[in-house]
Formats: sequence, structure tokens, C-alpha cells
Amino acid sequence: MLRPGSRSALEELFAEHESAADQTVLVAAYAPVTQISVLIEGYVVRVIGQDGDRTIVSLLVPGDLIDLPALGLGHLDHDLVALGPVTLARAPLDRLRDLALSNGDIGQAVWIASQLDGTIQRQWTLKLGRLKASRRVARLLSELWHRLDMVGLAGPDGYHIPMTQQDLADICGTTPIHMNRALGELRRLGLADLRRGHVTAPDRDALEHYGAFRANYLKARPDAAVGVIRFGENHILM
Amino acid sequence: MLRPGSRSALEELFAEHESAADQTVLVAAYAPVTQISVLIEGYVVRVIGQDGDRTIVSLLVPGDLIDLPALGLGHLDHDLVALGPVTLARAPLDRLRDLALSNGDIGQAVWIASQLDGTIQRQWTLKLGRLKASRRVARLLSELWHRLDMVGLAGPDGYHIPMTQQDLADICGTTPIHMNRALGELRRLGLADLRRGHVTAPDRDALEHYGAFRANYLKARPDAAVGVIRFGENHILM
DNA sequence: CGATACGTTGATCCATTTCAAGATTGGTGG
DNA sequence: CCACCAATCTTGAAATGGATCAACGTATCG
Repeated sequence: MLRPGSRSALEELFAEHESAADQTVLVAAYAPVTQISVLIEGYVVRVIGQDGDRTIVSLLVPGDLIDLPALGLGHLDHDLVALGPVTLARAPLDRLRDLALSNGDIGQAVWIASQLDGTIQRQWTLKLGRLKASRRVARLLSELWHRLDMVGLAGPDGYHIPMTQQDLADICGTTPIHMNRALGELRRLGLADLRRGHVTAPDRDALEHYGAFRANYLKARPDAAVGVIRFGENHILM
Repeated sequence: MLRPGSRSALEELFAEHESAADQTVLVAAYAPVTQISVLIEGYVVRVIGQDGDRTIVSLLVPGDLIDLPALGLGHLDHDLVALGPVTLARAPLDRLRDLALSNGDIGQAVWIASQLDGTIQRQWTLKLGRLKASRRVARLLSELWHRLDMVGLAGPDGYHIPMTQQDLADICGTTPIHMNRALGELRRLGLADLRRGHVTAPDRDALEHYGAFRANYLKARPDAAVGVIRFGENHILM
């Protein structure tokens, strides 16, 4: 758990807010990174490749430190692109690094954030390696539902996220045409309905089961340092 | 670059050595992790799922900190399994964490190691999402070649690593039967030959091109803290 | 009211899985 | 040293998943 002093230090460090429009490239691949951002509102994707053959390798939700992979390396191996309009809170990379290295529980919190990201990435690798398209989407939707739950952005019957079928295809490694049919199958099976970014599912367990999803990988040990930071209206897990 | 004092502190911390046989489960998924290990000799894979539907989500080579993802979380979301006989150097998790938090350049080195891992993981996600089987193997072999080069374990014409076709299939998300045909295609194209763990490729550039592999993601910024630690005969990048 | 992006559907071809069987290799005990 | 066993590798044929090409519906927003 973050100590109150650490929490306020972080809130102060991330005081500067910023907005960006849909499709903005927030950080370009291999460009020097000097600021670390917390995603406050909206969604961001990690993208590798150009329009013709772009792949979305991660999806970030409010509360995520989006350019954390650059903390040690100084750059990202991918573009960060806004999925819909976004709001960020920025902090100088140097100052966050110093804070993480000098303050035990902040260092711990940043480690946990980084490694939960790694866990999710491995599960994406799993998803692509093992499942067919309709099960990949089911799994993705299940994972997102849990992650959004953690920051209070999901309802009991579903949630909203501005993804097109093209985006889903880029995430699940299929063509948009096939993604369309995969979504059709989920509807036909009564597992999930996704229209213009609105995800609804009558039976969450059935959806998770179809996507071979188990939520356990999204949780740190109970004794791990995790706290809640407040940014204006929003409170963010960290 | 690691300062000499930091280097000797690490060498002392990882003084305890240990060996394990092929297929040993070194660390089980979701079990508490109290020690962090550097892989000295041999290879280790991160495995999710049982024998029937197991997936290899990462492959670790000498020099890698194999249970680093547990540094913050306290456990791993996957099993660590020896691929062939291995030698490890172990350190208590607490002491490494304290060292990383109190000593700037060690903290930096551990961050870099962790984030290079993350980069590789994203590129695996990419590999599975975009490429067909024969190109996936080509890419995997290219990546491994570079990683082994970094620790002096690859030759000019190839390298050795004890992977069966079943292992390759588990890595590339195919059936072993199809993996066999994919390897056959690489041979037929004159790009790579893999027999009993011996990888040879006459034209490295051609192999990398076929696998759409660019080595840039494997490198940290030049100013990043990277050093070499010596463990008996072996010297390890860090 | 028309652009324009997004979603839907059909037909054909290629990649991959699945089921089934056989060949090669490395090691082990007699 | 040979015979045998078990694991690994190889090959074939049929069925499914997914890509590709092409066309058409349907929002949504100036």
C-alpha cells in the first residue's frame, strides 16, 4: 500500500495534464522518451507497423503508465496511438526514476505496474498461439472487462470502448472481414454483442469460459504495494 | 555501465550456484517466489498450460534473470521449465530488490533487463499475429541468433539449442506436424537447417528478411547502464 | 443529402489442423 | 555389438479456419 506521503508526491509529480485527439501518435517508436504518462481518460494502443500491416500489441486503459517500457531503455519499440480522445498526466522521466529509486513503496508500485503489463503481454502471446479468432475476441473482451472493473469503468452487463472491427482484427491477428464473422459467431452463440464500441454480454462466465480466460493473472499478491491516486475526478490504481 | 563496486556486489549476491536436469520445473506458476536466478548455462522456457495444450510464451538464454517478473508481484503467471540441463545462480529476492532500490546503476540495470524482456515479448505477440508458420520460425531463429551473439554463444554460421520440433511448435503456436513442414520449407528455400538442435543458415540476412526481423528492438540506448558480470567461466551481460 | 468510414455477405484459395501411419534416431540392456 | 525401445521426425489425405477479392448495406456527420 502506498504511504500518504508517496501518494501526494506522485499526485504532485503528475500534475501536468494534457489532451489528444483520436489517432494521435503520442510517442513514436524509437524516439527519445523524456516524459512518463499516466492515462487518465480514454484508451491507447501500442502499435507496430504501418497502416498496411499494423499490429496492435497492447491495449492500455485508464490508470496505466503508458510509456513505462521506456523508463530503462529511453525509447519504445512501438508507437503509442490514441484510440479515441485521451487525457494524460505527464511527469518528467528523470524525476519519476529518481522517485522510484529513492522511495521504496513508489519503486515497488512502479515495478508492479510494469510487471502486470508483462503478465498481460504474455497472456496475449498465449491468446494468439492457442485460440481461434472467435475465442481470441472472447478472451480479449473478458480481459478488458476485468481491467476496466478495477478502475470502475465497467458495468454489470458490459462496458464501452471505442474499438472498430479493424482495431479488433489488429489486436487478434486476423483480417477485419474474418473478425466480422468471429463477432457474428459470438452473437449467434449468445456470448457477446459488440456494436459501435458497446460491449454487452448476458453471461459473463460463459464468455470467459469460451475464451479460456481465468482472471488470476491480473492480480498481484495481496501484500503487494498497491494504492489509489486521485487525479481530479478520476482515481487510478497504482 | 555498471560501476566496479556494483558489479562485485552482484557477483557476491549471486554466489550460490545450482544445477537442474532437463524438464525440471524450476518455479511453478503462482507459487511464492523468494529467490531470483540468473541463467548461467542452458535454456529455460516460460510455459503456460499442461502437456496437452501447453504454450511456450518466452525463451530465456544465459544471462537472463529468469524470475524477474516476480520481483514486484511475488509470483509468476507461468511455469519456468528447463530446456535441457541448466545451471543457475540464485540470490534472495529481498536482497536483490533492496540493492536495486538503493544502488542507482543496479536498479537501472535491472530495469533494462526487465524491459528488454518486455520488448521481446511484444515482438513475440507480433510474430504470432502477423506471420505464417515458416516465417515465425525464421523470425524466432533470427532473434535467438542475436541474443546468443550478445553472450558469445553463437558462431558465424549458426548455433546450438536443444529444442525439439514439439518445442518449436509450442513457441510458434502450431502443431508439431505443421512445424515439421515449416522447417522443411526453410530447408527447401535454403534459408535455415535445424537438426537435433543445431541451427545453421548460409545467409543470415536472407533468413532475417524472410522472418521480417529487424534487430533494432534488442538494443537499449547507448547511454544505458549495461555491464558484464563474470560467473566463473561465464560472463553475462547485465 | 451526399461523402466517407464502418459493417456485412458470398465465393474461392491458401494455411493449418486433424487423424493415421511409417521412418529415423539415440540410448539401453543383453 | 546388436536388438530393441522410446522419442522424435516425416509423410499423406481429408476437413476446418482464415485470407483474399469483390460487392453491397448502413451509420454518421458535415
